[in-house]
Amino acid sequence: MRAQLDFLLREALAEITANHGPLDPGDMEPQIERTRDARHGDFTSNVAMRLAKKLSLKPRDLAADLIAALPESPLVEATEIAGPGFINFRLVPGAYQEELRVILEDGPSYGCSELGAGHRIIVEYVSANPTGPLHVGHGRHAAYGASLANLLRATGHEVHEEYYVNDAGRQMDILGASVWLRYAQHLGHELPFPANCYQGSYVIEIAEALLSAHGQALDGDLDELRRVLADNAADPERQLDLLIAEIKSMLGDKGFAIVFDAALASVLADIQADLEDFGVVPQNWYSERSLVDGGAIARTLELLTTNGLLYTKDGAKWFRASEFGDEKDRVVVRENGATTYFASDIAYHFEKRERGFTHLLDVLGADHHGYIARVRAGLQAMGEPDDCLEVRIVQFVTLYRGGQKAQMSTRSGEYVTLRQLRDEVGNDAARFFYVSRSYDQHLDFDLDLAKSHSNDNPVYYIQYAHARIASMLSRMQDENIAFGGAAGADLTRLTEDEEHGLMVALSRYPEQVHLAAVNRAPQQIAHFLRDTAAAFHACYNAHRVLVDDVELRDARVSLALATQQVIRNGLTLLGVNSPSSM
RNA sequence: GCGCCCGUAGUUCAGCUGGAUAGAACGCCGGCCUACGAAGCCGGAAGUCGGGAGUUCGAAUCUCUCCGGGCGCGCCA
Repeated sequence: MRAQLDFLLREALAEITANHGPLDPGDMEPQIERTRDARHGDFTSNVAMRLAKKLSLKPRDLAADLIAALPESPLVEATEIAGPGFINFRLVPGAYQEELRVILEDGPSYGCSELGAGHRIIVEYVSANPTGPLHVGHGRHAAYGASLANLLRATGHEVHEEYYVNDAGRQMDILGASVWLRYAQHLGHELPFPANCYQGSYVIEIAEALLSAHGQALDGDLDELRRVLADNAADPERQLDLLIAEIKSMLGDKGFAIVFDAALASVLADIQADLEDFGVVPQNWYSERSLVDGGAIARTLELLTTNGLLYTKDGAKWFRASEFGDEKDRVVVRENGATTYFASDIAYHFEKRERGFTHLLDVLGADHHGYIARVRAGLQAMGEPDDCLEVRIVQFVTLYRGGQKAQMSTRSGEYVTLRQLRDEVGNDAARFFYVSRSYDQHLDFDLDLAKSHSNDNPVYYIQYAHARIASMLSRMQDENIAFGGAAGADLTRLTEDEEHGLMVALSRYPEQVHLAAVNRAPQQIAHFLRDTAAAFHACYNAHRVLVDDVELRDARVSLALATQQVIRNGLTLLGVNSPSSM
């Protein structure tokens, strides 16, 4: 609907500006918006005010010229100039009624567009280290990333969702060491369990599984290990590194790999199942280790070396990130010969480009914002355009329990898992709540409130609208009330204010999907659905649908069906169910 | 100290990339069930858009500055 008006205005603009010489392409983009006040008509444009100065005209005069140049349209009943130079459009009464037919014909695809046609976009999100179960912070990333991917798909992008599995590196070694210590304790060894090892109960469960699968095969002589623990108690992080080294030398590479792989497989399976239950299913789980094993990191470093972008200092290899806009150079190979996480990330992002994705979209946590400049620098150094990478930083979730801020540390094991949250408030409420706030806003999640007042969650309000319609339809079945179909219905019978309000709300949906995709803002869909449900409830409460007047009834049933369709489409984008009863 | 994000009703948040009188929800006050689901509807009170300056026809939105909060600034990942 807005697209049609946009087209009209472009035509008029082209005609007016034809003899004014070239303008910026941006100036040729008319801005058409919904009016906030019905007295200003249905749509409005401020284009005359924006361009008046450039064309040396008064805004109202330019507006008059534009109106005169507007092509005829069956949609527009009247245009008028208002205020300092707004062009207001009033639509014919039938415009919104016709839109109902469009909704019902398009069905699940109503609101979709081809905005992103030709774009291959890879969306990476969650990507939590597989060192423990997902917590409520990860849940926000999952809900946001999945909804964003849905929005991009709905707007015609080719979308690939991916979870980057950090299955290499120190954190994973710490998990392996933690599991082995629990395993040794199960064998009866008296051993301390350092505070900076993973404390969660899942570590013990993995150790128990290890015990039943391998018996005492992974046992060893612990004298040296006890000495390492005792001698380095003053420096816990150093103690931890030495502990890992000792366990590795005691078990050998193969033995440690058994422990490590068991821990990884168990945690990863848990994460995958958790996300799947949450309706979040990435197309690919990309292993960091595969980058190492496949030689991608080596090739990346080689290329950087060839281009003279690496140098050696203090025994480490540094990448000249500062030459590409980063604030300082970064280490890619440590003094001990190990490549850094950053080296993996350059290789990983470069590899995404090699897989043919035109646009790389990373959804990262607030603690990663310092990372954007260096990854972008890495991509540029590899010869990629700097605008191929887009990073969205999702702000933290602060969890409150009993009015107190809850801790969320994976290592300490003191955190609320996503699974616990889902059990307590349900998937639908959780998905909706997570995306109903803008991603760049801090999110306060009060667990007690979510539990005790879960019926106040707006998701129920929206689902209730859907269920009410479903209930009415089944009543029609039961009572053999016929429906002649929307195609032949006389929709001009929809004359009540509340009906008009609801039709206007529904017609906004395609614009909302478009905007939400462009702005990476699924919360706009959430708010739209809330407003639409409100318009429905108001209408349903004021006017009975199943009246004896067959024409009126068919028109109102058509409106109800269209409402149900739009709500279902919107909720689907957010990964929320549309129940027929609740 | 430097960088990124944020500051809107009592509370939690929207605000369509600069538009016309800043909107919801929760909470509070008052009404509506012998008709399609009251998980609903209708009405009311509630604001110095953190403070100040600037840009222009027009600012919650852009710029600067101050105040306040969050997160970063590793040869961790």
